[in-house]
Amino acid sequence: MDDQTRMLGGLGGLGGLSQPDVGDPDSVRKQQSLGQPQQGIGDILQQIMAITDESLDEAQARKHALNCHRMKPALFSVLCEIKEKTVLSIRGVQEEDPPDPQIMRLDNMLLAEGVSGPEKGGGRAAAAAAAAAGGSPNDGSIEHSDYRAKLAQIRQIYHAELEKYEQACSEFTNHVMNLLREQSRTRPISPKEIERMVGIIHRKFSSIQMQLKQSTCEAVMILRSRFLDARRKRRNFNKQATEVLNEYFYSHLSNPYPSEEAKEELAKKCSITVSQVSNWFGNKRIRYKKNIGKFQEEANLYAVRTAVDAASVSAQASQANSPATPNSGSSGSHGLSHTGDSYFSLTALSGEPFSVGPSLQPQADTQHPATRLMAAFEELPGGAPYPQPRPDDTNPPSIRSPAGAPSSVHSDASNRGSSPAH
DNA sequence: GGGCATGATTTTTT
DNA sequence: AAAAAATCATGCCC
Repeated sequence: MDDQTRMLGGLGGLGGLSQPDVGDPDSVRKQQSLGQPQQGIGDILQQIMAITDESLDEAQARKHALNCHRMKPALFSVLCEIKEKTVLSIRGVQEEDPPDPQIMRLDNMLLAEGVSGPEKGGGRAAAAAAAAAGGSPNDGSIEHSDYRAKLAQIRQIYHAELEKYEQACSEFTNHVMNLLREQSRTRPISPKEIERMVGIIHRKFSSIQMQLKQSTCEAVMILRSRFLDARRKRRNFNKQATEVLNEYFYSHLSNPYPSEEAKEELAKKCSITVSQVSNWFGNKRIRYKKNIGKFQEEANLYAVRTAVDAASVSAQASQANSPATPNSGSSGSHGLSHTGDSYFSLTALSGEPFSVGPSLQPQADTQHPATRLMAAFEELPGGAPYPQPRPDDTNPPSIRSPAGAPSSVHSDASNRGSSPAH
């Protein structure tokens, strides 16, 4: 130790690292006397440089030799001093890196998707997140099993990769730390230094991790767009479902607005969701209205069907119909409900080019029930452009009667008498 | 592959 | 908020 401090003082002038002691009368003498040590340090440095060119055994031997070199403590001190200065500058450069916003975003998304985060709750979190984010009304969990499976696959790959990276990272870190510790015998390496190195390594690895996260996110997005975007996987409803819906539609042509309960029942019957029922009715109404002619055949078909149905029902049940419970009996057996075609006839009247109704009117008696319906607008008061039920609507009761209350969906017959007509 | 049918979504209207 | 209207995207038939 004493030896070292002496050396340090003596080596101060090496490489001009300390203040030049020009005015010092002793300096010349010092320099002269230190000529020898300077040479020695140069030797050591050269030997260190040369180590890399040698074989492992040789290097080990040389390293050992160097460690035992009498000038080694001096070199160590010099290196310490240099370090002292450079470390300061490094410390200045080194700033606290704030949590990368991008990686935070990725993390959040992976967490929301259930890819990262808690083990088993992940699945439910994913489903919830998907439902919330997708906003898609079709939560047919049947279809989601495939999605879940794929998501689980992604999750598995993600975790496997993550683990691999983490393992590699810690392995590499250990390796570097060992190396540095080993080297700290020949050159000064403070614990801080090692810490810094570890930090650098971790940052490098985390950038790889970010790539992994990014590509995982991408995979999830693709998966989701493929599986959860309802438009992509649009399937036509099965025949039975379409029939049930059409049956309801044409038997409620006067007011094709199923109540919430009716929708639920239809949904159950067709094994689709309520919003799908709503969609269907929305589409049907608009498309029917746009081109009644095109739907004539279909309308006749279903009208006949319900008529026959009703006839048999009334025959069997001896006209004991209870219109008060529409939903329970919404299976399409609610009589000839085609009495008041207020909705389409009126809207058709109010400006659409097609006018199926009037032309058919004269032959109403010989037409199919549904065709006859088309002419019903003649019997209605010509006012209300939007006859469908509105809570705040204060229209004449004659118009809104068929739909005034949700339960009156099937009570179409009630507005028969209310039309002043001819 | 074109064209229509159809379910879903988005925008506008009420 | 709910329905209408417009639009999109896919399914399906020829």
